[in-house]
Amino acid sequence: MGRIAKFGREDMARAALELAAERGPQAVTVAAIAAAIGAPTGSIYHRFDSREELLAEIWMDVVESFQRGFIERLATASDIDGAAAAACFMAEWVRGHLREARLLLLHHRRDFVSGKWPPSLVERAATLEPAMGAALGGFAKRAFGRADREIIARVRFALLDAPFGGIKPYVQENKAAPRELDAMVSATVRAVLGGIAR
Amino acid sequence: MGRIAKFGREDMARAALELAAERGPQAVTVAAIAAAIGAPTGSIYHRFDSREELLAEIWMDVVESFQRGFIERLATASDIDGAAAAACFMAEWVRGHLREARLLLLHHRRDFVSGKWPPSLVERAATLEPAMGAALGGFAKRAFGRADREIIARVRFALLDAPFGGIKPYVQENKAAPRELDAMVSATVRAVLGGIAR
DNA sequence: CTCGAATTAGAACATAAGTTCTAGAACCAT
DNA sequence: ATGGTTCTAGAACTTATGTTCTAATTCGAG
Repeated sequence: MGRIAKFGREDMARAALELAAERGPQAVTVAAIAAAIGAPTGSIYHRFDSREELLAEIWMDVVESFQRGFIERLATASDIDGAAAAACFMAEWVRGHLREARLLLLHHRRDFVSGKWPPSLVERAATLEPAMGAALGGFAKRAFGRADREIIARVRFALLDAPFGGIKPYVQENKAAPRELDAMVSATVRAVLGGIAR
Repeated sequence: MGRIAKFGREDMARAALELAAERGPQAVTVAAIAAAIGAPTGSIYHRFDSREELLAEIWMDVVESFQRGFIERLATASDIDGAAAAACFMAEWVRGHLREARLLLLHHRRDFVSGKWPPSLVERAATLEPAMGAALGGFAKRAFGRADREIIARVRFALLDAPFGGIKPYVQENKAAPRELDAMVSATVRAVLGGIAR
């Protein structure tokens, strides 16, 4: 029933992701997306209510993709070695998802979801922070027997923030993180989490 | 000769910095700057050739301000302890310059200088990377007797990238970095630079 | 005091980009 | 075939924003 669609949500989202990764979120105009897939601008609005919704969706997809992998890796960790492996996950993920990494590491949520969210995304977004908090807390409990604020701060620094800082310069130059970074990240994990009593 | 000016470059730059820090670069419209200081929009153009030039200038001011302090601190360092002190500089700087920090740590150069630079700024910009490279290289030479690519990578990670990663989440929430971060940053420095033979 | 220059003041203009609208085409069920 | 539906196609509309323009104002110099 109805004419067959030439342009789907996926095509548009993919084009938008490429534009955002290569030239930044402000380059993701409706006209640019349309041009990238050879569609008229109006067709975008047959698939998305607004540019906002499209951008929010690609952002959420990327965040979920990373977080799912990271949490999965962390779930099997219960000691410093496991933590080091989880800390290296970001660098590995970047090697396989450079475009997505450029969204996640080089920009803000605000650049993609700057106003009213589509309700479906509100739901997805609401689970993100709790899920990450639970994953970090669970690891802390397994590895150190407790998950107080100070331990969580250390774990977050060692497993997420410091690796992010190390990786960002490479992503910015459109390169994957080099292997030698893994050694530095692991050393950081051992130094920051090593002294914690069980 | 001529009417006395009510609005100077400084007023405009300060207003723009505040806007950028609080609501992001895209909120720094010419109209918003003018409104913030109670000036007509046209007056902005008596002081700056374009919005571009204004944004580029505040960006460059902030980068130079940070880099000057960091390099000064690093210049007195010649061992691991000095390195740890330099690594903590960013967190200290953020405590005293939260607005500036939000520009430097939360955004890209691209958001502020997205095209043709005013010639005066090209000159200032050209010295930034060399100066930072020289500072890091100088420290490496003093502390380890050499400054090859691998050492420099470690120093940059320990003194700049990892601290940046640790600080960013706090700046994002408009908070200064807590003291406990300094301990983690120092531990990172010792772990990453500690094993290097002299 | 008058003239010229720099500035305020704010309207006017130009452009870019998101969104909506109108036509027409393609498809399916009846 | 026909009608309803979903899409393409792209023009038209709207709004936001950078920039320029015109007029009035205020200052110092001669």
